[in-house]
Amino acid sequence: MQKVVHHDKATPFAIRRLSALARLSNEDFVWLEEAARRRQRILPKCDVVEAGAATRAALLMLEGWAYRSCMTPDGRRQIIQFLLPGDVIPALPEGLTQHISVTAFTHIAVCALPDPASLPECDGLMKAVAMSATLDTRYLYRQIARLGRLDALERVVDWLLEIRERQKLPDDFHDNTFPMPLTQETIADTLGLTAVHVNRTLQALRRADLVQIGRGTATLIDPEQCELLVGHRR
Amino acid sequence: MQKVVHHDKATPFAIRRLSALARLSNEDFVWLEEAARRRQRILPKCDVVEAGAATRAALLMLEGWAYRSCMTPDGRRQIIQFLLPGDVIPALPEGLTQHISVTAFTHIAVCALPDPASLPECDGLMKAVAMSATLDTRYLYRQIARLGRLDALERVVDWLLEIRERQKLPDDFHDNTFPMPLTQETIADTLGLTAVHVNRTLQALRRADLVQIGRGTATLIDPEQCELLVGHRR
DNA sequence: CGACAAGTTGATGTTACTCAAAAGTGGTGG
DNA sequence: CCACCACTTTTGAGTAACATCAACTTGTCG
Repeated sequence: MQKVVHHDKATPFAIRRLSALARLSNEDFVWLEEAARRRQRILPKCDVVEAGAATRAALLMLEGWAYRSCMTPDGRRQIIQFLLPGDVIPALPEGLTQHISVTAFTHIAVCALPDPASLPECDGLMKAVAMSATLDTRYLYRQIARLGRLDALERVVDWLLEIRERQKLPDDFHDNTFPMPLTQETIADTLGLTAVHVNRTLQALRRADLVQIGRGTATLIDPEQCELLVGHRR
Repeated sequence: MQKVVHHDKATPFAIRRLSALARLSNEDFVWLEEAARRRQRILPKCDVVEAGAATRAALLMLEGWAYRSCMTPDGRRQIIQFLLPGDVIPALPEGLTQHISVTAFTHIAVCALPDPASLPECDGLMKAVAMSATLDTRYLYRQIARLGRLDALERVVDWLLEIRERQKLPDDFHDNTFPMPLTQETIADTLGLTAVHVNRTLQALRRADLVQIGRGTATLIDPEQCELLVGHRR
């Protein structure tokens, strides 16, 4: 008889998030709990994946904030996406490595994911990883639309909505306050703006009683209004 | 004894492009040639994937130009990426469908790709499809960096370099003239600019003897100079 | 030839960038 | 506990890049 894995509040957030993407078997849970125990910690500002390096195994984000970014030769930085607990950092085949790196922003913890071929019994886990990849792609699309067609105010609001969504479990209560440990300069490099302009934009949102930001957390005071705001400039 | 598939100039460009991504077996080639014969044609401005629709099978682009795009509620359009011959349009799982669609720009031809489970003998093909997906992701990263951190001139140049690269086979001679059937408005919606500004930017590039654009083709007169230009604003 | 789409031009407006400096914040060691 | 440091946030003034609007020209195709 199989041991039933009771996955409650004690289960790491990252694992609960993964399990929302596909039906996980007990084997999957056992494997994940085990992986979580032998997790690898990485310090802020350290690279998880160095630019130009190939990586054999995919990684699962267990804790903290990391980001994928690239630099122009003259020093401009663009943050491509954030990697939050439950996100998968795909393996990179040899020969496709670019000048793009993944860096820890806070303290983070990751663990290697099994190779699909080597662990055929973890089918649910592989499904979840595949699901995570398509979800990831959707967020890349959204980031492109944000940078290409939204103005500064809309970009900040749309991005905050995404960050909130990505930190919520499907069965969570409607919580409008969520962790947001970034500096304004980091936000600027994400949204294709300058730190100064991000600052002024956040002030405008504060004055409009839409958003509260500070000391590591953000609050969407009026999420419905925020959603309406995005894409309705005219 | 297996029939040896001689893949020469007569082989469709899309198939040669796929075969550059992974070593394809004769079974793979046979399957692809067969698929190319029962290809599906789609007219310009028609949707390949409608917004909000799930698709069971991945599609392979065989001919023409298509694009993935989304609209803001007030009518701004952002083109997320172009889909060229040899590109794979991944299947979309139920429940993850967003307001994002794939539309034919020119006449295009596509064919459905086999489900990995149903065609275990086409291993090389599946590898190529996976490779195509990671390559695709790199181009999404590049598009994000382009929109977030490059100015109008750099965006146009960097984008032209990408479009040239994606239409070249690895073993092609260095050819600086390539098909580019888009209108300036379409380019604008890709690069997050207005059609007017794209027009002026193209003129600047023409005046600088860097780029020639017209009647469905583009020419990079000085590709080395173009590469140097991107990311060196300071 | 005529109609419609695409490309071009000029004038004006607005958003966001740049530069520079001040004020606030948190952490460290004496 | 305070002084100091580095980093972050905030503020102001001037500027550059790109958008907007509107007209005009060119090209394309039936």
